[in-house]
This record gives sequence, structure tokens and C-alpha cells, in this order.
Amino acid sequence: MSLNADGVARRRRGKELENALLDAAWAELTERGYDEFAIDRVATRAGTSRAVLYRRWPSKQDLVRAAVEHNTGEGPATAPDTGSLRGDVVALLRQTNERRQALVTVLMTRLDGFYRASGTTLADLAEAGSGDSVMREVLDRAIERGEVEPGQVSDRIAQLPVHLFRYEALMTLQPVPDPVIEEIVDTIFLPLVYGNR
Amino acid sequence: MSLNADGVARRRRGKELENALLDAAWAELTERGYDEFAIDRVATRAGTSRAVLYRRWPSKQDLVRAAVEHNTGEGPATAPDTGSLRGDVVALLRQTNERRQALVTVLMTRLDGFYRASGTTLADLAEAGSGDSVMREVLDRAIERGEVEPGQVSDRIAQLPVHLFRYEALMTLQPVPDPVIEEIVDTIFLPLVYGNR
DNA sequence: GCATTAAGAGACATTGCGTTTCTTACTGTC
DNA sequence: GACAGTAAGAAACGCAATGTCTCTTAATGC
Repeated sequence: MSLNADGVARRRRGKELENALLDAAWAELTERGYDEFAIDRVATRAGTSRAVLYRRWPSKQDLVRAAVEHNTGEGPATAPDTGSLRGDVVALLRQTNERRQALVTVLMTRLDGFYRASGTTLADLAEAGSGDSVMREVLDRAIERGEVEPGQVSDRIAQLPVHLFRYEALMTLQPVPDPVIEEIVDTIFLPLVYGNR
Repeated sequence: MSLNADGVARRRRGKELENALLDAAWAELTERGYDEFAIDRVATRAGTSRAVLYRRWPSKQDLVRAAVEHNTGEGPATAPDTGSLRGDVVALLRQTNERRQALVTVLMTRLDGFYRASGTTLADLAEAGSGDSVMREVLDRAIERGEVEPGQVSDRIAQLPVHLFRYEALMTLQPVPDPVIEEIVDTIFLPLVYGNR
């Protein structure tokens, strides 16, 4: 139960309460990680009881997933437009760092039971998050600028920067340093794109 | 307590017991995954009590890590020798499938608390397992055969097949299909190796 | 046989997840 | 304002798993 401006006990309802719950969950995830994430602590932090959480989300994993989406899922990342393919891809990966994708990638690996039950894979959600469509957009722009021919870049090569970024994030559990981003783009992605010319 | 050949109650000791414990742990991991892995069930399976396990490993995560190493860590994979660089790399990745690296990769992501505490990263253990040295060996052979020049392949490119393999395994939670292995080698790794010539 | 050590069993405490019941605040309608 | 319906919040419950402790006794070496 939270207090209003007059310090009088007051109950939140509906969307306001749900936002408070998801924000509390996110705070717990970012401060303690998944291992120490506990429903009880989320409830306490949000000033409510566990039953309130379970009325909305059937399990802990559902709550975690909802918290991730609520706090990072304002749609896919926007495609940067720096004037060059290299610039765009580097900027996209840097942007991905800023959106805490290292943490998100780790959290996603924790939800495999959830995905097993729903018949999807991590790859499905990963791609819905910040992957395919944005890289495609970046490449479309490069095509318009004449940097790349249409159909020149396979799907796998197109997604390679993001995949390697995620792998790196997962393996180190840290944001990916700029030099690594640049190495991925300059020594792997671009040679593959232009090697096909 | 296990039975000897005469069906007489008998206690195992030392290495014999430890192997039985690690084998039981591994069996539980492979049959149920990490989410349903429980110390109690390992103990029951090994015909012992939980206190016995805790005398050896301070926590559940330590036991999991030891089980992984015990069952997959008979040193790094051997470097295949098929007569060509492509053949070697494809064979290595297939071999990695057979050694259940999909499961191992997933398990490793579950132990991040462990790594945080010990100051290492997943990358450290991943590389100790089946990575760097084997790919280096494969490339050394390619150099001897004259397929590649010394110093032609950067570390990052050298490890790329294994990194992409692991990413794929993690994202799908399945063994990596042959066509994907071949795509990684044929459309990404080899063009990067030979594009530098 | 004796001393030492560790295996195995059983009991205990704590924590976290998930569930249920009850009270009551809140909203909308009459 | 009264009333009905709904959901918020609190408290209690049950269960499972982790980790711990104590005790008995098998096993080993001298």
C-alpha cells in the first residue's frame, strides 16, 4: 500500500500499480541479477503483497520477462543514420550497449524453461528485440547510398554484428568495449560485405 | 550406501565415491537440465546423503561446475585432420556437437554467480574447454599444408567458428544442425580467411 | 585391537515459490 | 448515500530445496 501526497494510506489500481510492480522488478534485476531476484523482494519494494503479483503473472519467469520488455522493449532500436554503413553499424552496437543488452541477454538465457513451454526459442525473442529489422534497415540505407548491392548480403552476415555482440556480452557479462565493437565491424562484418563485390 | 557384488552393504570412499557423485550429477543435468537439478536427487541417485556432497563441494553451483568438467573436460577436443582447412573446421564443430557442447554452453550461463565470485568470466572457462588451442592447431596444420600464410588469421577470426557455434547452440538450445555448421564455415569463416590473401 | 577419518542417515532451520482466505478500499451505478 | 462488484493488501499455509549439524558406524592403517 502506498501513500498519497497527504501521507494518507491509499491503494493503487490498474496500470499505475502494474507500472510500479514492473519498475520494482526491473530495479531488483539490475541491482541483484537473476540469481538473487525474489518475488518477495519485488513485492516489498513495490509496497504490495505477492498475491498481487501472482494475479498478474502466473510465475516468476513471466514477471521477469514482463519486466524486461517493459523496461527495454519500447519497440526495436531505431536505426542510426550516420552517413556510412560502418558508422551505422558501430552506432547501433553502441546503442545496444546503452540499452543494457548485456543484462538482457543474460536474463534471456535464464528463461529457457519459459520458452520451452511456449514453443519459442531465445533466438525468436532476441530477434524481436533489437535484431533483424534494424540491421535490415541499416543495410537498406547502405543500398540507397550505393555502398552495397541489393541481395549482396545474406541474412546470416547481416545479423552477424548483433550476434557477435551478444555472444561477447554474454561471455563477459559486461558492456562490450568500443574497441571490440570496432573489431567486429572492421575485421569481420565489413570484409564479408565487401569481399563479395 | 552401495552394494558390492555379494549384495552386502558397503561404503565407497575417496575417488570411487567422488566419481559416482559426479556421474550422478551429470546424469541429472543431462536428463533434467539445470532448472530441475537438485542436490537431493543427485544424492539419492548416487546412493548417498547430501552431507556427503557438501563435504566436497561448498555449493550447488560448485557441484554443477565440477560435474561439467568431469564429464566433458578430458582435456580439449582433439584437432581433426581431414586434409583440408574446411574439413577440419567442419569436423571440429561436429565433434563439439557430439560432446554435448550445447548443454555445456547453457550450463555455463547458469554459473555466472559463481564466476562473479571467483573473478573469472564465462569466456575464461569456455576457452579452457574446447576453444583456442584446438582451432590454433587446425590452423597450424593449414599453414603446413600451405593453405594459409603464417599470421594471416587474427585471433578473433580464428575463434569465430567456435564463437558462432556457441551462440547458435545457446540461442536454440539444440545441437547445431550440419547445414548451419557448413554455412558458418563456408560463408563466414573461409571468406574471411581467404579474403585476406 | 585401537585411533582416526569419512560415509551415511536423520533431523533441523531457513528461504522462496506458489496458494488461499479474509478484509477492505475503490469505482460505478442507482 | 447505499449497494454491488472488483481488486488491493495482509496474513497464513504448504511444499520443496538448500545448507547445516549431530550421531553412528564402516573402513583404513598402524
